Amino acid sequence: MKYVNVYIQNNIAKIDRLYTYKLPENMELKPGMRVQVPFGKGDRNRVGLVISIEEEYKLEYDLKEIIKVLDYEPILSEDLLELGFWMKEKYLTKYNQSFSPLLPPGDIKVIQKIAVIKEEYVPKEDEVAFFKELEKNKYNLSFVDDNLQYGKLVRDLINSSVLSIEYKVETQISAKILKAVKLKEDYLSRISKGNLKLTEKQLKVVEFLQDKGEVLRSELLKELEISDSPIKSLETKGILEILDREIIREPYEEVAATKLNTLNMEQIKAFRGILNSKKTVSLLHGLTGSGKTEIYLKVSEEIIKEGGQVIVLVPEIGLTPQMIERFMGRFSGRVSVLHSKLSSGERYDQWQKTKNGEVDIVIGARSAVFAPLNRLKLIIVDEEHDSSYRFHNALRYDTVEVAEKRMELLEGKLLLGSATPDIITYYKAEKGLYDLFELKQRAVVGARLPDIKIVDMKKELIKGNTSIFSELLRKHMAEKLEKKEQIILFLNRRGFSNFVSCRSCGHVIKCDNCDISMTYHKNTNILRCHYCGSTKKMVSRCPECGSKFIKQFGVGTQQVEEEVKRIFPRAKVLRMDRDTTVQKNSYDEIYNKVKNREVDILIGTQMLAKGLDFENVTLVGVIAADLSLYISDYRANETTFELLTQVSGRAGRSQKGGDVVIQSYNPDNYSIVYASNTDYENFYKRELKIREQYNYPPFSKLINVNFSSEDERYIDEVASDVLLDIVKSVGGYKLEYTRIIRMLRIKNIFKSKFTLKVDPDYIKELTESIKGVLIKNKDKIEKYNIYVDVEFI
DNA sequence: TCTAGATGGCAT
DNA sequence: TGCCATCTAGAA
Repeated sequence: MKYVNVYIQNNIAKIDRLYTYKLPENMELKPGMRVQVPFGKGDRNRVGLVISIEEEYKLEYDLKEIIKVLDYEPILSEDLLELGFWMKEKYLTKYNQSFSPLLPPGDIKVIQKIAVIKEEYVPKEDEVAFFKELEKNKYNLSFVDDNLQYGKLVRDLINSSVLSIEYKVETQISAKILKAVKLKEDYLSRISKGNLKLTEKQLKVVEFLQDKGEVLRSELLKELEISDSPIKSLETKGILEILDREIIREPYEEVAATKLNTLNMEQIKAFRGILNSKKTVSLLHGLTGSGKTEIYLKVSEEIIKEGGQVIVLVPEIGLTPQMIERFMGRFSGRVSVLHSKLSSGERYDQWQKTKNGEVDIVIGARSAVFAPLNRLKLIIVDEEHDSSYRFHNALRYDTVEVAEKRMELLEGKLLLGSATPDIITYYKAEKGLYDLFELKQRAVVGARLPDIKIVDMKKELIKGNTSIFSELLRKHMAEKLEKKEQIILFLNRRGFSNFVSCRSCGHVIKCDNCDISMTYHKNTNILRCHYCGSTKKMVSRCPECGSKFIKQFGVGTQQVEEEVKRIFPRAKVLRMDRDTTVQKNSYDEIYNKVKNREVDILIGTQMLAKGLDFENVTLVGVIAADLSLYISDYRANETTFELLTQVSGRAGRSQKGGDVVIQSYNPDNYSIVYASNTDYENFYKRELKIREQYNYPPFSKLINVNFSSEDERYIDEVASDVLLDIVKSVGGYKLEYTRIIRMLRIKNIFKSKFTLKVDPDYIKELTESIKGVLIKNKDKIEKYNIYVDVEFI
């Protein structure tokens, strides 16, 4: 007798584990196949994924049997299964968190029971109603479940072999549904008959709809800058109706073939080096515009020639159209693009195509690292420093680490590319763990580096200029508008939090222990460090210079937009941020508008920093370079350097050259200065020293242990028990830890956390300890309904 | 999360 | 005693 361990997809912490079933003697099964199993008290049918098959079963438990095998071939290859286990161990996640991303898109647990009727069967008189119903439901038997009479009839029909049941596993393809708004046909008569008085806003809505007919609700809200309530009240008055509209997403179009570019000497050296490297990981460090993409293409070509397959990861697929175009052009017909705007159905098709070996290259965002390619030999991670690859709330793994592991398992190569590599990555390359290749020339002959100037905003304030634009930036803007050249204004609000800064001297209130800016909590009027939990009273005067112009900082893109419109009323302005690009194709629209010069000034956040190449953009203005300096994160300087470098790269993509104006209250900050000189090496050296001084990564590894619950009472008690146990269980190595920090309550969920800091060489041991301690405290955690998660940051 | 089965109140 | 609403533990 054999025993099968099965993973059943769900996101309920309480039942997140593997389940063991007996394997019937005559059943053939391999790990990675899906099976149908009885589950729960009612033995409901569920789909499970076979994780492993064992010869013995030791525990006393009355095991159930597997009902049916659903696949002929494993849908998950061995390396992916192993990767799943590896992630689970490394990141201490739930099964669901480490196995779900591996599975085909859609919901594997939905099983349809389809009736198959013997062809020649003629229904008896009392069965006619049932057969009609059956036809109406397209032979799907789900309607029988709540009808006792039919249940008996179905059993009888099965016994007399008239009816047999076919189980169909369907990936749940949920169409994208958005709300649309439309005037009711008789709205005019309703208004006149009911003698209704409409408010100003309601009137605006009616007029808009008279003009446009049917409009998406989100569009209406945005266009008229109103809230939902006028629409709601119009609906209750019976003047308009709100409808569900299905949005159909278009898959990626084919593009024209791109021609081969010849490589310069530097590129050839890197290309050969990467191919011949004996190490799993190569880091390609090259300026923006130094031709990294060309090397990606060449290396991919070689790998494919040898019968391999390639995955290309990009930070956000919608933002890198040029990269995709070039791959599609070069490897026409053999590329699958996992676009974030694909519908689930299209996504599923792409998955199938990949699994069937119909493509050589998969391009996609982070989750494409699990693409089911059978001959995978190369993974390319473009802009490897990008934070979307790294461990965070929604992503319980580090994409680069996973890619490295997968390439180790398959004996392939991982190629990391960036103009501003992650400090940790560069450190590893420097230590010789990765091979390093540098590109220092620009690939396009004649393209000049932009002229970058830093403006001290404190001096502007002394001069009496309280506007958000410095004189220099305003002057440049006027010039470029005159010349009909285009301008990008950038506001790096990434990770924006409420830090407190002095407008006179630029001083920012930082934590005494952590060198990290403190967060202002408005309701309690205190400053708190989100790293160690220590607090300070909010100040009314700057502790540095005594000025009373000290307050929490915050400028929004909307504010910038208003100011631009005020100063340059005739300029055509477009704003691009999360709010304006949620709509389908809105990114492409903005892209095309800028490309066709329908826009003079483009205002936006970090989305602008990535991959936008426009010849006619000759001025980039950074409104407040400081904003990203004070996010409560040890990476603040790194993030600032990255953003400034990337956004500066948007100016002067052609022979026209360009200007960059960086406004800052801290013009001497090293990340700003080095970014303005495009000097990665020196930035790296300086940053590394500081990291060493404060023992931040790469010299340590940080782990957050989070406790959340709807019930406030026991969280801190349990958290401190766990912390104490972890500290007790540590042997032979040094562990730093913070106190227990109470976080802001979000959606009525209370959350507390503590942070552990450990030598990276002992991360495995510490992970094991945490795992052990969590198992030890399991009863307590479950009793008080506390959810624990571990973040490796 | 889902639901079989236990529990207990209440009408008959 | 039967019936239903509500609660609760367990999922292999």
